[in-house]
Amino acid sequence: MPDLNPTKSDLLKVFAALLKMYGPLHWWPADSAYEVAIGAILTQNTAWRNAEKALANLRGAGIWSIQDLHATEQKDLSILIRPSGYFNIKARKLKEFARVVVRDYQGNFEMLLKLPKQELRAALINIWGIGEETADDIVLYAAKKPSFVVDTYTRRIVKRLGWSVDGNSYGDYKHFFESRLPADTKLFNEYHALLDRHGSTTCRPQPLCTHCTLLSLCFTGKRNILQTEGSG
DNA sequence: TACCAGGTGACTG
DNA sequence: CAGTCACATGGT
Repeated sequence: MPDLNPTKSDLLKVFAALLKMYGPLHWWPADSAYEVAIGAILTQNTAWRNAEKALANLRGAGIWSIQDLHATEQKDLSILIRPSGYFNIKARKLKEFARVVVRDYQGNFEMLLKLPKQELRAALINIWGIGEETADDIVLYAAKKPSFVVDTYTRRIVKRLGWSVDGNSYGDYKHFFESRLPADTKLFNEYHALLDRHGSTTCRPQPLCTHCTLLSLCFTGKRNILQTEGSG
């Protein structure tokens, strides 16, 4: 791989190309900040459509609010959220989330969201079952504070573009974007949504480079096309 | 049919 | 600190 050190301008070129291709996408697909949080937990390493089924099951059972989650047995929650996968683990995560919001914020999720960005992020990560990505999902899409979200797609696309990130941790990728882009909620919101769409439709594990809108900007894409054409 | 999907925590060397 | 594993359903 090359060792490209892209500038803000390069990142914005990719953003513009993706926006022209797919956007605007208006993430997060949820009716409320609270639903963003519950959905973020349920979609961990899981297709969104499966998380949606779990959300619908909770709603259909009338088990929705923090108080509802707090009052429901973990094993009963696990039955309802079964379609989201990892249902035993995720039921425990929902219980932990509800327990902390009840304990520290009087069961008022909005109160938690009002914390300053870094305090909010730290408070979320401190909850068992909420890691860096889920915390950033909630900070960005529920609290609407500029915190760049890194996921599987983000890492894959960055690597294929040939962009050189200093390190391989979640924080290294996050810093890569945040150090080059203005801390703008709308920009971070749309950028992550677009990377997600691109990763799921085009920059897949087996990439569809021939009709990729980022081809001219992508080391891997150009290399793949050359190999396909047999020009070495 | 394997593989993959909007991760996280526990455990190990 | 980096690598490995369990956790699990549903779509292609």
